[in-house]
Amino acid sequence: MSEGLDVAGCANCVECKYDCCFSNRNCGNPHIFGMLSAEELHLLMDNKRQIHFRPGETIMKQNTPLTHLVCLKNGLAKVVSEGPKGKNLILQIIKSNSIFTGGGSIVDDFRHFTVAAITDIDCCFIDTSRLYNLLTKNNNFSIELLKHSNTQHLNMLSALINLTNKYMPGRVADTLLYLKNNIFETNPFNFILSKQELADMSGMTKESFIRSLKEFEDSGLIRHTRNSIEILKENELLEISRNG
Amino acid sequence: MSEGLDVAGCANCVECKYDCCFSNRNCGNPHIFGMLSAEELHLLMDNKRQIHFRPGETIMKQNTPLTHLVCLKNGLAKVVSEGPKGKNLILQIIKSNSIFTGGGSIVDDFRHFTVAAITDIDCCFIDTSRLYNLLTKNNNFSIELLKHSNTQHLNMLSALINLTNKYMPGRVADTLLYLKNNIFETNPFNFILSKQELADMSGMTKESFIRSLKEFEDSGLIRHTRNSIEILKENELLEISRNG
DNA sequence: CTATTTTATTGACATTTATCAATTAGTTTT
DNA sequence: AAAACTAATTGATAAATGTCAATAAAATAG
Repeated sequence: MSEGLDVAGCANCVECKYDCCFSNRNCGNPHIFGMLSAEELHLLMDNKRQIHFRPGETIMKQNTPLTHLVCLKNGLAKVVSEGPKGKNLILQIIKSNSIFTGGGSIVDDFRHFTVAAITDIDCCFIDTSRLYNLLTKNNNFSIELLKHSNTQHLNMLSALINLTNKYMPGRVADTLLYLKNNIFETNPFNFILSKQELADMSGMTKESFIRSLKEFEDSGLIRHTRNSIEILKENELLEISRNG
Repeated sequence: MSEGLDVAGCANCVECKYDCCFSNRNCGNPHIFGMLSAEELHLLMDNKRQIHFRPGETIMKQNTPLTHLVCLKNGLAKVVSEGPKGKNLILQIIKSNSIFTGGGSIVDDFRHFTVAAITDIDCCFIDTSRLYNLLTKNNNFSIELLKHSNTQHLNMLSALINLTNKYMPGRVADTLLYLKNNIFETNPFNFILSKQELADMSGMTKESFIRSLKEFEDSGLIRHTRNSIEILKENELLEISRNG
């Protein structure tokens, strides 16, 4: 389709050296790396490594030095804040063609959360030193990263508000709607997440999550089997989410 | 002291046209605007207005368009997320010489929280369009803003973890330590905050906050009068904060 | 295909936290 | 200084949520 359009990157070009960090550089959505020239891309990704992870494997670990950022080529990952006493909070699910660092880049260069594979994953690791180097050279790139950072910031704010201001049913509704509309984008959606993980996304114990889910099912808002949930009355779920 | 060193900004120079946005451009701490040349400063602050607010006044309101950012010259302000049903959460206290936008800059250009004056405040408003313009011109400036954004991001993360993973005593301990060590930097510290506001910082009702505070006092961890709190056993408070 | 382990579910109960109402203390107005 | 208002405190109670233990269902290993 776009063969030869840009030697540096297009997902449709099989030989593309840097494909793991692009979805559709020439084919649609803008992307942070779309700000870079072929030469700059080379500077950034020259020595990158593409790596496969199995479900459950840790991709980056909280409290380790932030030496690389990661581009997720395909698969799903979870961003987990590991609290003391084994209390985990899943902050976000990451989809294909996303960039993540583990927080703290440019600030303290430590990872502030853990990222673990949910499905099989292909991703690549890029030196942060190369990234920082590029930041000083390409202004549009810096601005895109700033936008990315601010977006993450807003997502975090919204998570904070949802988790802090809402009772359990509202939080469960949030989780279900997030999975359907932002992550899986089908209905019903099959998930590979355990009830414990769903609970960790909702800031509650698995027992509480299960009970809340059951109430939704009893009220006919959803239907759910072991690994799939169908949302039957999205408007009512939205209402529950809004009312907290 | 530093007269004439830089025509564009030094807090010690009374005539300085842009003083409201600097603490110590030539006199110490680096600062985001320290990245700018005199000319660029002019571009940014040419038409800025300095404004005074009384305690309690709203400086920027959640859900309004983000047309200006604000530099706080002196005084204290609170960053509030206004939830539905009047549930407020104070995310942060802002001190002198800080910049804030209300979230959402470059992303959706809406304010995602309200900022209100706690004390008397002098601050100035700067066009975001001018800011964006400068972003494309001065790379170091973009990078500093990126750093600023990432720092805010980490602060938000830490607030999220504290509010989500801890029981009330841990959250109250967090609030007290934050006020002593980050905001007032004295012990005992006098505060102008109502018990309702302290509760809003801790994600609980004022009654719960008061009860928790009383337990600390009964255990000899703190001493408190109407408008001041003295922390007597910081280590034990830290312990309570850590154990959640 | 059975045994073993892990995950999901349910129930009883304890703990945490919010709500509501009443009272007290402090501030401001007159 | 009394009156009127607002903020702080206390107590009783209800609601929300977590904990623990028991069981059931599913996945995995042998």
